[in-house]
Amino acid sequence: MASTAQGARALARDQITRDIKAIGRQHLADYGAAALSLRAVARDAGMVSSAVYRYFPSRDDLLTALIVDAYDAVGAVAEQALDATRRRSTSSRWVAIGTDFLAWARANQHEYALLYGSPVPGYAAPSDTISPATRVPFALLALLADGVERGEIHTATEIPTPRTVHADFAAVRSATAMDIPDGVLSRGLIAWAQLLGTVGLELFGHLHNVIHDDDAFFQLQLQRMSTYLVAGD
Amino acid sequence: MASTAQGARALARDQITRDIKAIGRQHLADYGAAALSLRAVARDAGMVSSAVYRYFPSRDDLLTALIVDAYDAVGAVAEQALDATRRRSTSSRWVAIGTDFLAWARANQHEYALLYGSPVPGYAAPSDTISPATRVPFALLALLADGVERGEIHTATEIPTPRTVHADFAAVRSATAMDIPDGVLSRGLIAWAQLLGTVGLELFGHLHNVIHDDDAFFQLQLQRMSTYLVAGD
DNA sequence: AAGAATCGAGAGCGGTGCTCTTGCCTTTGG
DNA sequence: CCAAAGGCAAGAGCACCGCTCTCGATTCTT
Repeated sequence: MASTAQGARALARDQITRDIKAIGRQHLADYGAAALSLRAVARDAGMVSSAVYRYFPSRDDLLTALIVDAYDAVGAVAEQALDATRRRSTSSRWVAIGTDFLAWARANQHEYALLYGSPVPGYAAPSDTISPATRVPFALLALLADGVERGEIHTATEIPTPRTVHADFAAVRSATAMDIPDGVLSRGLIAWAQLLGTVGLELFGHLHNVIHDDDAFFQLQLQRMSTYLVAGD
Repeated sequence: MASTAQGARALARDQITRDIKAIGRQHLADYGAAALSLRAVARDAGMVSSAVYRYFPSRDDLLTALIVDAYDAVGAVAEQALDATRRRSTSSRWVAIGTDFLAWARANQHEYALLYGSPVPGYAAPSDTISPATRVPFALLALLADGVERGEIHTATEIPTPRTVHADFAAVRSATAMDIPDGVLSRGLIAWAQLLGTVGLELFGHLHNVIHDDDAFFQLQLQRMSTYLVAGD
């Protein structure tokens, strides 16, 4: 009847898997990735630690599942911001996406640190994570492509793109089917890096005792960056 | 006789403290911060774990000492690059500092992640770390001040600085005794965030399978950023 | 030289990830 | 419809972790 019309056993398995992930997400939000303990999650789930291994082969697998969910969550935020600002200028859309991105990062600090901070040592991102990880960059690329098509983004540039980098940029164009010139891609990656850098600076406390009005500062920097993004060079 | 002319006991203590730190630094470089184990360090140092606690009250205290050293090391790199490029243009000095910064980050990935990636959960940076942590930003500020004084950095800007941010920028000016206008400080923080963001993107693997010639890409982005930094808006 | 402070070693506590075995119970196949 | 097969929770156990405490031995101080 339901889409996943399996036996009662399979349904219970799905439910318990969801429960474990939910508790894990809570622990992640509360204590951070390094403190994510399978035993503690098991205790909160009311089962013994070895039972959890029936659902997640290792602690890292649970962590991976949470990472995938987090990438999807922040990706949805970016896509939603992109959609909701269809009729606005490219630069103001960039500011909107950046603002929502920061808001998500603030509300989910440990998740943000897990996605964009230093990777957990000894932990190699499995291939399951790469697809959801591209959602935010993909939304930004879509914004750039749209801005170019609308003629809102200056495409001329005086700074030449090295041959090897041009090849990589060309690969991005063909992989995404978006016609974004080298210079715009370069500026877009600058703006993306600046966004990650600024969010990191604030979240990780490097602006403590330096910047006090975080919101005003972030808006200023975002506005500046969006101007650079569309006006170029 | 020597500057630290203490008893044999104190000398031995200093030596052992240095040994522990050296082994800890090696473990940090090899396995990362999360895997830094006092017991493993003790084994490598040829003593029992409890003995290490005579020198470092906790694992986090050892980590803090390593963090301070790392901040000093990368700070020295930035200052050295600043010194060595005295006669070059401001924009090319920025590129030089950024290049050396990346080189240090590549050669000391785990240390870099510790300093500029996500902070270790449950670990609050003690006040000992804030002074060495400012060496790199301070070097960048010195570059900006020098560039302004030389007239190489455009100081005009069309983007207004919010009142609260202006106050913070004024505090930076008085604290550093450097006369850097709001617009230049704002652009400088953009460039600093962009640098951290780009280094993070490369080091943490987010450009994997996207950018293949990391060096060319980084140079391109640095050059672009330095142009923006001096030319403004 | 006597007392005080420091040190290395060892045992021990509670925590971690993970494995293996043991029964129970659901699901499946004849 | 009943028996074999497989998934399941539980418990014990291993090796590791941070950290504490005690106990002698050594060194420094007075």
